[in-house]
Amino acid sequence: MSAEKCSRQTKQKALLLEYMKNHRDIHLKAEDILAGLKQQQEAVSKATVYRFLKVLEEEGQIRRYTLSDKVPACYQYVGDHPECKKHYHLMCSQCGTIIHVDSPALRAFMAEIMEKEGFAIDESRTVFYGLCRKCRK
Amino acid sequence: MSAEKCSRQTKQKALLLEYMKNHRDIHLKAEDILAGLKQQQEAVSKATVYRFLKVLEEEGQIRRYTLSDKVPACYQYVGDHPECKKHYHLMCSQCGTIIHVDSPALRAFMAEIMEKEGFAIDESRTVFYGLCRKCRK
DNA sequence: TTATGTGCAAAGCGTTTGCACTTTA
DNA sequence: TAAAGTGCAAACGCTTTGCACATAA
Repeated sequence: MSAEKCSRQTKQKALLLEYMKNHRDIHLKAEDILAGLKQQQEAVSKATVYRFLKVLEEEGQIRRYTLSDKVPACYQYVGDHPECKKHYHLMCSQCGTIIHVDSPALRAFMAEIMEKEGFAIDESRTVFYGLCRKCRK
Repeated sequence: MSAEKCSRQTKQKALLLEYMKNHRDIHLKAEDILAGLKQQQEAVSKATVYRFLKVLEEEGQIRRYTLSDKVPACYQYVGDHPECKKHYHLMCSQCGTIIHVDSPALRAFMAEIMEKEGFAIDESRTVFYGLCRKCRK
């Protein structure tokens, strides 16, 4: 089920996408999504959730965050917030808080990398991991 | 085997530490270390490698990088001067190539973020995703 | 001697996949 | 009806762990 072949409308896809949109303010683990759908009597199987999540990620409708390899990935709907893609994200490895940032220094770095390495950074996918003020104390 | 209880000298620990020091210029996956030691007729078991690597990481002698949860972590010896080895990673979303970078602009951004947001960026975990020169064509 | 370290194999755990069944178009 | 999607359970791959044996101090 690659993105371009994901052409048929199904109940499961609609339910999952709606669930993601309804929770766009938080990051959800696959487990949370499974449980959430089940709780509203609209269970979707684990395999389908992972498969469609992957498609949505490839399409850019949701973003997948990896806090660490010790912990499950989490997902967030960003489809209707294109402006989010113009910012970088700081994510606290400990509490999961997400902070949106941008700065001239970062733009300069992007330009520098493009010139030196020919590498085009995708800011919609890049996340700075670290510890937020609260968790550093 | 926590750091403070790792008190006895063993052949295995010496071999592993020496191996890490001898390859301090590259990122090694656990698998590489296992294979490397085995090849020089000094095999150390997988369990021991993972256990001692964890101790060394806690002690700050080596750094553990988790570039993605899809791919094994990699390790690098940084000795007593971990600051000297800091760098960021560019990873091509398409071919997986990893490029190491650092720049004053990025350092400036880090300092700015620390001041403004109180956020301490962990560069060993931060990866810039995008497309490398080759894949952009 | 005895607490600590090692090796082996099995277990963990999030995620993916094979396959038969169901559904969309 | 036939191509695409789903659900289930089993497989995956990296890493960790239980346990019996080995070894440093």
